[in-house]
Amino acid sequence: MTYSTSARTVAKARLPEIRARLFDRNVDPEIKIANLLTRKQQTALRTIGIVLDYKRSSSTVFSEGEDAHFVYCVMRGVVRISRHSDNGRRQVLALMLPGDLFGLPDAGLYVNTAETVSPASLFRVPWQPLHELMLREPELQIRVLTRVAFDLRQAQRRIMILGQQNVSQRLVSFLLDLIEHPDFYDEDRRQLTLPLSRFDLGDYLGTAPETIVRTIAKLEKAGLIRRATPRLINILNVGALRKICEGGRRRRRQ
Amino acid sequence: MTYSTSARTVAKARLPEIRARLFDRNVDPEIKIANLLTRKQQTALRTIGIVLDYKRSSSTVFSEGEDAHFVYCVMRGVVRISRHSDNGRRQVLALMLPGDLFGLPDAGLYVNTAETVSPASLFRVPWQPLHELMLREPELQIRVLTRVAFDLRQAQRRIMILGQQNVSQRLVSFLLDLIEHPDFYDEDRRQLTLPLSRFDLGDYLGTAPETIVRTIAKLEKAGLIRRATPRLINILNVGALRKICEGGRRRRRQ
DNA sequence: CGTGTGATTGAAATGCTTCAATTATCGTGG
DNA sequence: CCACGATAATTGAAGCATTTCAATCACACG
Repeated sequence: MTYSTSARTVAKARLPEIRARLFDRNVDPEIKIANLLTRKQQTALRTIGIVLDYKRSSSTVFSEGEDAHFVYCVMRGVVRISRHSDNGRRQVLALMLPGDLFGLPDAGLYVNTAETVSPASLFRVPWQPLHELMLREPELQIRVLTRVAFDLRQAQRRIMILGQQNVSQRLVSFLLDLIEHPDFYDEDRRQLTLPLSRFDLGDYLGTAPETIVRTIAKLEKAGLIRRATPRLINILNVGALRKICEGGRRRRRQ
Repeated sequence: MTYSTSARTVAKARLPEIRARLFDRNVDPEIKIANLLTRKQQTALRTIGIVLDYKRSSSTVFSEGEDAHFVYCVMRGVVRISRHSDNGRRQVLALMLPGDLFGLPDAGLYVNTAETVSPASLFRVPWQPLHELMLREPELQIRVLTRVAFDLRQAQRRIMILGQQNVSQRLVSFLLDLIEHPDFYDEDRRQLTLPLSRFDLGDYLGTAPETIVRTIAKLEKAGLIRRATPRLINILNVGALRKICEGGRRRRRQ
């Protein structure tokens, strides 16, 4: 969400590129942490924020229900944002990658849980001073607003995927998203490094881990991918993968 | 998302109330349109905004891909926010009720489609002047930010529901949400007025309309509800309905 | 070289989708 | 006010997709 004047585009055709893709942080470079602040504000926040290093994966950054005192920014690694429903089941809501902001309080509390998925470095800013700075600096605030709007767009995309696609399509959507990101995809070798276990993947895509496994196996049998190791996937046919996402699980309405 | 100082609550227990429910606009009254602006700003915006009346349902307010010049606020009625995937299928992303704000531009374009679900009155504000006003008035901006954060919370709740619940649970979640809203629930008669057709309901809950019908029939056979007319539902056993949502569709992880 | 965790596979049961056909409801014009 | 047509809702039945429980395999780490 860029809060600029209207673009002169009629753009039913352009829409697909504009809609959020999982990792399209490049749409608006201002979104990135490096640019989250103007130069003068950067130094201000540098003094109140610190860098935290998480050496292990599965470290908890914060848990749902805790008092929210800090906002975090990913500098390195991957953070999993999840929430547990009343019966204890977990849903992975989003993955946070370098440049992403998370941990905004909701009525003073964290409503989600944040855990590292790999070793990670996070920039931690106390919320209170940041909040005051935002009130003084509309420019800063509008960038935070842009970030939240970006997250909303991502969340809406997840709703589309969960609401309309079957498990194969959801998985392939995820793989195609990953391919866009150099951290996970070695374009020369056409090799993808999955940042999530089968369990996490299941909780992210709203299905059982066994179904994830079977779906991967099915893609492999069809010759579209190949498992080097459980976490290393060779991409053999991107075009065919894209086609899978276009099929329909449900019939037309009306 | 209230951008106030931390609440002194440890609150694993309090969490469920804090998480967004579909229509809990009462959590923070400041969210409401009447309070979206301070008194001095209200008059300012009143002059640049106008009230639109949509007499018919299924009127299009705007479509995905169009240039976004206006932001809307629901004064009366229900508006359906939806998006079409590449293959043409529609997903209803959210329902907008009186007090809700929608139509924030994304890179100058609307990314979603907004249509009335009933006759409706909308307050329409041109985006450009509003944007300028926001830059001058951090207070106004933080209220818009709060709104977007609220929408994000709602969207995350939809992800939870679509990712973990089966169709019965999704439908019941929706019914229980509606019950909280006086516009749709006559508490004396224990009678619910559904604002959506079976098709819309299917597109909202990520399933086929036939499945919605069967699920309603199942609830009726179980004695939990009764269909007066297709759009009028008598609620016979709220407690049992709540229990349905707690069950599990998928087994535990790890 | 065990031991535990994550990954994989099998098989049965269930839930959901889909196509097709029928019935109900609602708005509109007679 | 009623009949009519269009639209929405409902039901049946067959075929898939997904879940679930259980058992086995692979691999990393001490």
